[in-house]
Amino acid sequence: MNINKLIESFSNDIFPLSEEEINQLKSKFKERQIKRRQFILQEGDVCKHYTFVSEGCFKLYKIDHSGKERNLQFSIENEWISDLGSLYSETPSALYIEAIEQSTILQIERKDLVYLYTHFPNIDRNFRVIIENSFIALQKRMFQNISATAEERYLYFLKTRPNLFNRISNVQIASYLGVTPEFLSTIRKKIAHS
Amino acid sequence: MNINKLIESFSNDIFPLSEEEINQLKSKFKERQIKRRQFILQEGDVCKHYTFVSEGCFKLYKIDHSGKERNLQFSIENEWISDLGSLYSETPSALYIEAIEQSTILQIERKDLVYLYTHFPNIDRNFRVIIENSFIALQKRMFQNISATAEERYLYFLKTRPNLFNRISNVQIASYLGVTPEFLSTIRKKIAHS
DNA sequence: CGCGACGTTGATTTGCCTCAACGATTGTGG
DNA sequence: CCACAATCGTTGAGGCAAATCAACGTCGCG
Repeated sequence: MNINKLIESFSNDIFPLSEEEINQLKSKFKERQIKRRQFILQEGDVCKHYTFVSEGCFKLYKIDHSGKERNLQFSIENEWISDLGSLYSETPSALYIEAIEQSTILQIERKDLVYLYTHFPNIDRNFRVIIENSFIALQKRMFQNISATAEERYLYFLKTRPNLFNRISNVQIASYLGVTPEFLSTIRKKIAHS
Repeated sequence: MNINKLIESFSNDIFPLSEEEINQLKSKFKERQIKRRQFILQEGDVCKHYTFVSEGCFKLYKIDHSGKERNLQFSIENEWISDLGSLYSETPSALYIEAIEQSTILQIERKDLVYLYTHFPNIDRNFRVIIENSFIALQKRMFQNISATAEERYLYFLKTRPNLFNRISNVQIASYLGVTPEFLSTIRKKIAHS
């Protein structure tokens, strides 16, 4: 069962879940199959779910003023993806979430999530830990972006996401790093020759 | 009392605090006066506190490989500042937190914070909301960094932190934007003449 | 099979950095 | 309280990092 992956990813040693909490999670999360190139969120729509990726890979991106996709995040199996701002404020999102591969996800609706937050402190706590870790990782990436060259950012990406670079195209990686695909190509050439 | 600012910043409409929770917060947070240029965290030290700024202004930065300070965050009154990674994992920090102005802060120690998380779900929840909002803001800033020019990033900074640009030097702002002070100067000149 | 996305290369342009210099402001110790 | 040092904001010359634009062969997919 895919839900077990979610339970396992929650059950760090610090805040183990009770039987009751596990059953609640099982009853509130719905499984969906998502095809490659299918969207689970599009600009203008309100984000309705918090999504756990049990199989596959997604990108979260925004269209910039020149019409180009800019990847803010990739999420693979056992990772989460959502537009938190849109989800909580129930306002239209500016983001897209699109499957890069055939994927299996588990989704919880806003109202069920709020119910779990309110009645099951351990679940709330586990979501706090998840977002804290996401914040820490994003802050490190931000440091790279204000201090490092594109080449250093690419090497940092390879190091921190070792299971990702061989699954997605260089076009996607370039968009994530904030460089053009052409320049990423010259970076890769330079690294290979050294 | 400065602690009331903290209580107020917690008491959003969604998860109001009980009397008991307010008293717990009052008993666990300690007030400190911090002089301009004084550090409350230095590289190599373990971050011991979660800090609420009730008066003043701090910068959180890291030294890059060329020896330059790179500002990751500013926090002014009613905002939080900490190195979450170091605080929770109890490992040495790579960051500095330094007062830009004479400041008053309220600090809670790790063990007291964990105690509050465990026994007072509403407090845990409020910290979840704080970090979620920080994550959302950081993700927006990241979008700017991978898609916009330095001039656009500067205008975005002026818009999103309107109370900040007239309190801190352009050197600090340049470090936050990821440009040199010289280039920020040419940006400012260009904006003024248009 | 044919079309579109991909990865790559090269020529040119541009955004931003480096280094050096300057007056104005701030701060600090004597 | 003054003198000196340090930091700040700015300007300019020159250089490098990365973007733009154009082109081309390859591959996967419909």
